[in-house]
Order: sequence, then C-alpha cells, then structure tokens
Amino acid sequence: MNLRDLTGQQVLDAGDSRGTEAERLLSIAAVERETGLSKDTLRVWERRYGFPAPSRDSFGERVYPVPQVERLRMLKRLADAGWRPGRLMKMSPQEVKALFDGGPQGAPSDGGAPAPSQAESLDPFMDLIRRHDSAGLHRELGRMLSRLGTFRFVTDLVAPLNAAVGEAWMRGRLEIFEEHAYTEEVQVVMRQAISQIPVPQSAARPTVLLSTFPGEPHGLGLLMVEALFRLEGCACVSLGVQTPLLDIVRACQAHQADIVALGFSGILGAQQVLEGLTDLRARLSSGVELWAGGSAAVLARRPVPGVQVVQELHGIALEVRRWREAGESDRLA
Amino acid sequence: MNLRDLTGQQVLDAGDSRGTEAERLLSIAAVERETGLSKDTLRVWERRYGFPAPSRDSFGERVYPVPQVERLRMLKRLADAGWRPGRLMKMSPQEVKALFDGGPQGAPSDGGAPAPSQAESLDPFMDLIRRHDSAGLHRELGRMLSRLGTFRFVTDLVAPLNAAVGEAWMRGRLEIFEEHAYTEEVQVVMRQAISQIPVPQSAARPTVLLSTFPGEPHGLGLLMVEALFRLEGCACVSLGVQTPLLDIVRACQAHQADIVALGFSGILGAQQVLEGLTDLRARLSSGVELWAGGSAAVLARRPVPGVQVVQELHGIALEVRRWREAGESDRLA
DNA sequence: GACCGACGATTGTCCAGGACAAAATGCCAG
DNA sequence: CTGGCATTTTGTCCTGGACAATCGTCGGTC
Repeated sequence: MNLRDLTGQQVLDAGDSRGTEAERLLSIAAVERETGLSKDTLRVWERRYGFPAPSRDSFGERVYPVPQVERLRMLKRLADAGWRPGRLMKMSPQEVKALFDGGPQGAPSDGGAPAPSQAESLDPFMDLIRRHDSAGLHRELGRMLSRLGTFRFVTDLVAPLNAAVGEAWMRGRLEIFEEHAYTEEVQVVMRQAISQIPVPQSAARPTVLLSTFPGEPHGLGLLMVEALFRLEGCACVSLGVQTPLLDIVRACQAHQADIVALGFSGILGAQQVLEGLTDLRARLSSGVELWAGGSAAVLARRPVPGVQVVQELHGIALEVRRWREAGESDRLA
Repeated sequence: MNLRDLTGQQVLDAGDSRGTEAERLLSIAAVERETGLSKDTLRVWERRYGFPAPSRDSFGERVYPVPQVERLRMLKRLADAGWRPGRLMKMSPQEVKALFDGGPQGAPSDGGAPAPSQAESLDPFMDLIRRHDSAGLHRELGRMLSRLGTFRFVTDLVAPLNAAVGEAWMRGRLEIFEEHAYTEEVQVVMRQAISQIPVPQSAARPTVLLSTFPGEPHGLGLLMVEALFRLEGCACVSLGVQTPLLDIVRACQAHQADIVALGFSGILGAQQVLEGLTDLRARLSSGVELWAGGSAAVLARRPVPGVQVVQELHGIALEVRRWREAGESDRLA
C-alpha cells in the first residue's frame, strides 16, 4: 500500500481540527476513481488549461484538494453532456456552477429540452429520493405497482421517473449516491413485478435475448423492456449489462433467440453505437432480429440497416405482434 | 472511446475466416479491462521481462493477441495469490499453466489450500449453466431456496456455486455470456429471497450501507451479504456496485448508517483495495464501522486499522451480535 | 532452533512531454 | 436548411526515467 495520501491527511488532521473535510488531499489515482477522468486526462488538462492545479507532496507527486475534485466532477458531467472542456475552462467558476445548476437547455448544440411531461406527479417520488427514505420509496413504488398494474407502472411511472432522475443528476440536483439508491430500489420493485408475470408456455416465441454493450452500465431500461416482453408472452433471457459483442452472438446461438434487444442510455458515443450495431448485425444469423432502444439520440437520427429501432415502450407490443404475424406467413411459405 | 480494437478485429475477421478466435487482437485499453492489469504495469512488464510481447498496428500502438491475454490473466491471478511476477516470468508456460490449473497450495508462502468443499453437489447446477437452461437453473435455484431456507441457501449453495463459476470462468471453462446469464438468474432468486425476509421494526439497528468501490462490478456478493444482514434484523441500504468513495461517505451521513459493508471480488488490485479502505476509514466518522469481505486475497493478508474483515459469511451474524453488545455498553456508559 | 533488524532486489505507480487518430466544429457550395 | 470538406479540439497512447513500498535473504542475538 502507499502511504502518500495518508501522510498528507493525517498530518493535516492532527495539526488542524477545523477544515478536516476541505484540506484532505487525494492522489491522482484516487481522483481517477472518484471522478472517472483518467490519469492521462487529468495530466493533459493541467498541461493545457492550467486546471486542475494540484500541489505536490514531498515526493513530487500530485495531490488534489477536495474542492478541485468537486469541480472536476462538475466539469466531467458537463463534458459528458456535450460541453467542450476548452470552453468550460475559459469560463469562471461561477459561470460553470450556474451552467451546472440550472443550465437551461442541455448541451450547447443540442436540440430543445426533451419534454416537460407531467413532472408534477413525480414530485412525491423525487422528494422521497431526496429525503433518503429508501423504505418509503420502496413502499410507494410497490403501491403504485399494485394500483397501476405492471404495464402502466412501467410506462407511466418508471419511465418518466427515470428520465427525471437522470435529468436531476445531470443538473447536479441529485448526488451520485442518491441516484444509486434510487436505481437499487426501482430495480427491486421491477424484478418483483417481472416475477409476478405468469411464466409463458414452454417454448414460447419469440425468445428475446437482452443486454447492453460494454461501457453501458445502465440496466434499468433492460428490466423495463423485459417486463414488457414478458407481458406479451415472450420468453426472455437477460445477460445483464455490458456483454461483449462476440458473447452476445454466442449467447444468441446457445439460447436460439429470435430477437436480440439492446438498451442504450446515451453514455456511449454515437459512433460506437452505430458501429457496434452494424457489426453485431453482420455477425448475427439473418433469421434473428436486432432491436435497439433507449434514450440515446443517435438511434433516431441514423437508422442502421437490419436494426429495428423501438423508440417508444408502447412500440414493443406492436413489434412483437408484427414479428408473430411475419413468422406465421414465413412458416406458411 | 477509440475504435482501434474494433478496426483491428474487423479487418482481420473480414480477411480471414478461419482462425477467427486466435488471431483477434486487443488494444492496451482492452487488455486492461480484460485482465485488470493497468496500462503502466503492462508496459513495464514488457520492458522488464519481455512479456507480454504485443505487436504493433499501423499506428505504432500495441496490439495483443488473445493467447497472450489469456496468459496475462493467469499471471495476474497468480500474482494476486502472492507469486512474484519476476519468478513467474522465468518459468515456462507449461509450468505456469500447471501451477494455475492444479496449484495445490495457494501462494508459495501461504498456508494450506482453502477447502475443496463438496463440489460434487454443485455439478447439477454447473450442468444447467453449461446447457444454457436458464429456466431450469431458475427453477432449481428456487427449489433449493425453499428446501434450504434463505440462510443455508446463501451460505451452502450460492456462495460455493459462485466460487465454482468464478473458478471455471478464470480457467476458461465457461464463456463470458454463460457467466452473465448465471449471474442474472442467481440475482433474481436472491432478490426474491431477500424480499421474503420480514421487514424489521422501524428504526432497526444497526443500519448497514452496502456497496463496492469503483471498478468492482461484481454485485452478487453484495446481495448475499444483504440477505444475511436482513436475517439478523438489520436495516440495509444498498447503493449497488461502483460507488465513488466520497459518495459512500455522503450516503453514510445521509442514511445515518452504523456500518458500511463493502464487497471485493479480487478484480481490483491489492494496492487499490488497501488504499481505498484506509482513505475511506479516515473519512468516515469514527462511530461508523467499516466492514470488508469477499474473495479478494488481500483482505486476509493485510489488515487495515479500523477495518473489520469478515471472511466467512457465518461471521456476519457473530459480528452483528458483537456490534449490538458493544453498542449497548456504549449506551449505558 | 526461533525470532528479528538490516540490506539488496523486486515491483507497481508516477512523471514529463511528444504524437496522433477520432470527434466536434466551422465553412461553403448546392 | 443539407451534405461534404478543412480545421480545431481532445483523449489516449507512446518512451524512458525515477523512486517509495515491499519482499526475500542473511547474519546476529536470545
């Protein structure tokens, strides 16, 4: 183990009993874990823009104060949202903060705001999240599941709530841990909902394989889609998130899937999504359909040949019906 | 991200339809993800020992053939177990392989082997995994849950099965997608088991916060631990996997947790684990206990001051009892 | 023979500064 | 506005050097 950050911290803590939080220092590796910015990126930002500006410990190695790490987190999120680091670095901390807190329209080059939707009905849930009332959130979600039924629970509550939480997180109005705790509770209730759906006949068709590409850690969408497929009487095999492309192909063969359904949250780059889909389409048997959905904007903009884009959750039922009718005519032919 | 790994693969795959598996090349970033060895370590091993010996693509960047990556995985695993890289590098590939496959006693300086366990009882489950019978696996797991009860289901079935699957995967006897599908099914049954545990009294103590460090994607252990804590009547708040350190601290304050429990699968480097635990310990209020568990070998070798290592799942009940007794005497004082 | 402190070898991480492909942006013709 | 081309921006990779932390060994003392 290395004692560098310890020495810094402990000496300061011992000598100074007030700013314990603010004066703690982090090594470059710790900042990498904390912010998601690679060591290379941290060093190159420092070289190019003069920020971050870590001091050095007695061994000449970078040590970052917590406030700089906080700012780096903001910058990372804004950069992920489409802002360019060079532009952000020229702005004053106040401007960045303002952008972060209340940035009116997402990215600078982005279209308008997505849709205000009926956000007021989500407020009680957002309040529970902000008050860290996990038990209460669980209870209310369960109640809504019973009241609305699985289908409307997914389409009318979870989907917009997800969008609202994602939005709030981007704007810095939710901490990371609050988003994590929310995701966990929704996942629990979603899985409960899925397990309540009657198991279809054996050899139900179509058989659907669910996953996401590597680098895409968002799995809630997958659960929502799984629920809707099951409601349509499909057999589902979920691989969870982040399955390598070649393993998706192998899994598809092993499980004799009819449809491969992938979720995209917008974390992955446009190019990656398109190339991955094209590549996967080429490797899958032509008898297997490839469906893509999620909030990633690329899907709507650039259709990939042979890939079915399902934008709306309601589209799933329609597309399954289409598949069944097409399959029937194939079988007759 | 970069497309180098993709381009490399695609060009080769397109031009060469036979050795598709053996001739695939990975970028250094892909190898880092695949093996858990940092880019720095990969380069310094190459410089010092002459292995790995990647070739270069047309941009002069390292590209690693799959067999070398397989060997690197073995070496990483052995290094984590206490073998020194310099020694391993001098051995022939056969010797390393023998050590890896049948390594009788863990590390050279280690004590005896852990425990062969009753692996034969796991065979039916391994068969279901290998036959891609998700439904059957689900059914059998559910049956065992009913038969054994939650506690023994977790300790006597899921824990050893997990170890067996991890082992088989490391040894290349399971595909990644098979491991993914297994994880998904177990997760479903585990969550079902957890939801069946009666909710404790409101304001139950201790309150336990569960998560893993960034870079540690393995969440099954967390679920197992959550089940056992709940069985002891603890209140649990799970943040899922990969929570940044500073957010763990904030979540701990927000939820007024008494215990922070972290899971480690051995994917993270020893140094990262120790540094992270030390750092987290320093940032958490001294009234909060920090528990660490999982299959990572470091935990046993190197105790961290102020961190409770819980190696055995059975230890959880004991430690909870200890916490309650200690708390009582504190409250009396 | 068992324990222990000192010393040399090993090992992972960090550093600087250069290079370049991929992505984003700006520009201009249709 | 739409689609192609030049120009910036940006993240990752490169080389080769350095060094603290750790491991293994050896000689000495109880």
